[in-house]
Amino acid sequence: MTSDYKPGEIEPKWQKKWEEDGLYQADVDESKKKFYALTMLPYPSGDFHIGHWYVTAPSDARARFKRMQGYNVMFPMGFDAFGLPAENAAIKRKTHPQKWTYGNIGRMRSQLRSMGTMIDWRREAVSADPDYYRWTQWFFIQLYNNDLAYRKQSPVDWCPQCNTTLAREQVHGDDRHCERCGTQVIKKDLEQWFFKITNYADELLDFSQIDWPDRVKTLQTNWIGRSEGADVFFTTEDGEDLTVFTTRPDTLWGATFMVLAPEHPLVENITTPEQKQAVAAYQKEADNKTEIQRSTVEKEKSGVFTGSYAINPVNKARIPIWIADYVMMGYGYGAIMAVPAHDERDFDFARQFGLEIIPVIQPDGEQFDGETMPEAYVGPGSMINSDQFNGTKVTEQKGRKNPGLGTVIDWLEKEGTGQEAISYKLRDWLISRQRYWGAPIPMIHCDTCGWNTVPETDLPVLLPEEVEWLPTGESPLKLHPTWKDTTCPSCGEKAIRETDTMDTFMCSSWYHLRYLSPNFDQGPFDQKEYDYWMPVDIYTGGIEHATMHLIYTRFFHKALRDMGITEANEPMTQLRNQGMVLGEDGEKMSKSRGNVISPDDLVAAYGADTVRAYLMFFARWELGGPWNSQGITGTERWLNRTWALFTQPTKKGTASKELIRDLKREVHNALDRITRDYEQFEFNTIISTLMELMNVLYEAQRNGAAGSKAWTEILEIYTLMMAPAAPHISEELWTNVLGKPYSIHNQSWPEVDREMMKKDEVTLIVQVNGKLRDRIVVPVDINKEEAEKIALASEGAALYLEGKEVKKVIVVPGRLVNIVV
RNA sequence: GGGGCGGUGGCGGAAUUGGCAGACGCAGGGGACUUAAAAUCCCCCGGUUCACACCAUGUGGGUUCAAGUCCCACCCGCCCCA
Repeated sequence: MTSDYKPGEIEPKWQKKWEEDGLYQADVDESKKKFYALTMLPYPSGDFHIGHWYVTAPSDARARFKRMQGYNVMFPMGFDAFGLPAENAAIKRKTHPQKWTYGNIGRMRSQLRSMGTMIDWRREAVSADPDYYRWTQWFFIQLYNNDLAYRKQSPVDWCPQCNTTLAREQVHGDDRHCERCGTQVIKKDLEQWFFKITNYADELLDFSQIDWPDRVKTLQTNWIGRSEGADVFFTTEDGEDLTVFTTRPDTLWGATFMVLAPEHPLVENITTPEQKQAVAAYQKEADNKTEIQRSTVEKEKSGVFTGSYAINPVNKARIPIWIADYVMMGYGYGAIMAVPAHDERDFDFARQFGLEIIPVIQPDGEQFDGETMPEAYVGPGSMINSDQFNGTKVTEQKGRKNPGLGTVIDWLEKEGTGQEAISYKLRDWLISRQRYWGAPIPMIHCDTCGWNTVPETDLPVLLPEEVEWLPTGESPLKLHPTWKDTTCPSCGEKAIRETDTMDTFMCSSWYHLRYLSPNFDQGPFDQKEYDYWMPVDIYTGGIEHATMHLIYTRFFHKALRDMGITEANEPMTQLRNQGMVLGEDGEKMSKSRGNVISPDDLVAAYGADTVRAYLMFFARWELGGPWNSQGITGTERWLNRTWALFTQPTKKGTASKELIRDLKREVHNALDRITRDYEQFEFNTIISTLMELMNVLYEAQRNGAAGSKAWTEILEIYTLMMAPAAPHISEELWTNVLGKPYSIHNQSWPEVDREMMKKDEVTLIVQVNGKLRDRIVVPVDINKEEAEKIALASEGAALYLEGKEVKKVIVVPGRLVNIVV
């Protein structure tokens, strides 16, 4: 039989058959080990782009590999369907976000099918379906009832022209203007809903139960930003309490001024009449800056004196209180004690405004002078200018373990002027969005009863479909004439619904649980499915979610555990991140740059197997890199050659025993490598190993290896090895060319035969002073003495040994001999 | 601003973790087949050199019999978050 390789014919054929046969349906089966392979669900913002393929295709290949290893593998897919882009598209195209979103989902489903994935479509979940967000709302209620959801004032970006709140991505430029009208955005305080993720800060720092990349663990650790130190109780001259957090209580004697965040509530009270104007002007200026702009270390410091003074509790020093935008309200208490001698930013500030600098830590052999120090000293040393603590050693250790800090904290606690404290950068999760296209927050407000949850029997709180799309940016839920009117579940009087919707990260915090039983209506998931499938065994997706989604979902899972809804401490035991596919110009792909690669075009031109294999081959998966459209011809040729090798008529050859033995060794070596590479997510070398083996097979065929029984066995193993990467061609070759029973995807992964891998002979490397001088083929089990003898006698080495004294000979068994002269 | 990742031929990348640097592929060169082209097949392909050989893994040091790999300092590029 001979014909050309026609992926356009075989791929749809097998996709259809696999789906009809339910080949990849994964059901609870206690007799088999389970494997839950999860890939981050896509946002349906349009068509599937090459980046989606880059995470999905190799993840699918690995899930298939695990399946062949005998695991009961679940590989589900769904869509993160709520969110702002749909709302923007709705305004722009004068359509409904639902229509736009579900249209995109329909196209993306067929694209995923064209890839030949082993997705079990019965398990699909779409976060914008009422059956889904019913349970998102249910989770909100559980969090609220367990005191993990609360309401407080928080600033939002507000466009005074459009009279609406803006999402972060709608604020543009350094001057922070509204994307719609260009007006400068201001901050406005609104009552909003929060989740108490900070309750879990310490537990989230513990990664001991999960195999996640160090990068992600570091990013999360820094995001949580745990600092050990002390709260110190200052007072103003007028007797107002003013507590600050500091990581350096040992430097309290060097505090020469205080700085409050411009928005600190105390500022109004303490500002003296003559400073009022300057302070108000400064506050307004600070309002227009982002936190990044404010926290930049190198920029010129700005600030204004309030006119008031504070009393340092340790030495009763009277120190001026300033406001400056480098102090943020959200961190600590929004107030700091400034120790210019030992803090970089305080130092810059003091120099700029001529404030006093008193060194209180000094390393041996140094003599600091506040007038002349060129920069802040942040290293270890001994305390000076600090009354009874002079001479106490301060190391670089954090927290109480540092002898200097420990001693001072003990004393503060005894005096009642301070106490040990831990501060976090992590803030509670703001989940309110003043938007339409999200899950409505299931809360009702009544003037007499206050806030009440929507009764569970009334869930889901459906989004009204008839809404007006005014290009104001204001939420149509607010503008809807009747939707928000309801009755109080507690007293039955007239009440108002919450018109905010939930952050979409709330929807994606639990989608892996909805996949377990997407049609279950007695709860968010079926306990039987949970007990079998959870936790997720491998989670793949982009590094950009390291601190948002991946922290939220861990928090969410721990909160569910504490509410008795789930058991596990962590939702996903293993995480791996892929890199990014860049355009051919090395830039990020974007429509405006015109460097976008369409996977559909590639599939039409080369077939899905070639595209899948090339995505695995062209770069290191965790790094990604620029696309090269010429390179794909390499994988195309590989599959063509594979097809030809299997289908071209060959004469039965007369192969030597050695040739067959060598071939078997090559096959088992490749199998060993590919098995290891799949385990380690090294997809590029899986394909290169298969290519290498293909070249070996061609050469062996020329040398007469074809036609024998051993040859057929070798082809079978080869086909099995390429099945996860190129599922369609493998199925065709297995079923219709080799005539083996359908389906290759129900076969077991071949066993590595270590005996087969063994060699009789190896090439011994002979070096003189580390330089290669000869290669000699020797028996594999040659002993040290023998190897040394052969090396010393070798022709190549002889030239360099003449007249030299051999000082030392190093023998690495089976590898090399290095002669030192 | 903070954090992270990386730097190996013209290009993407290998190198079983300290032991033959450049596997596999792209591009390029040569040849076979063909009226011709495409496809396919075979050979060559880091630099200097006729060659022997020497030099080469961002730069400079160090450790070692042996360094792309380990240590120190520096330079450059990219990415992420806010």
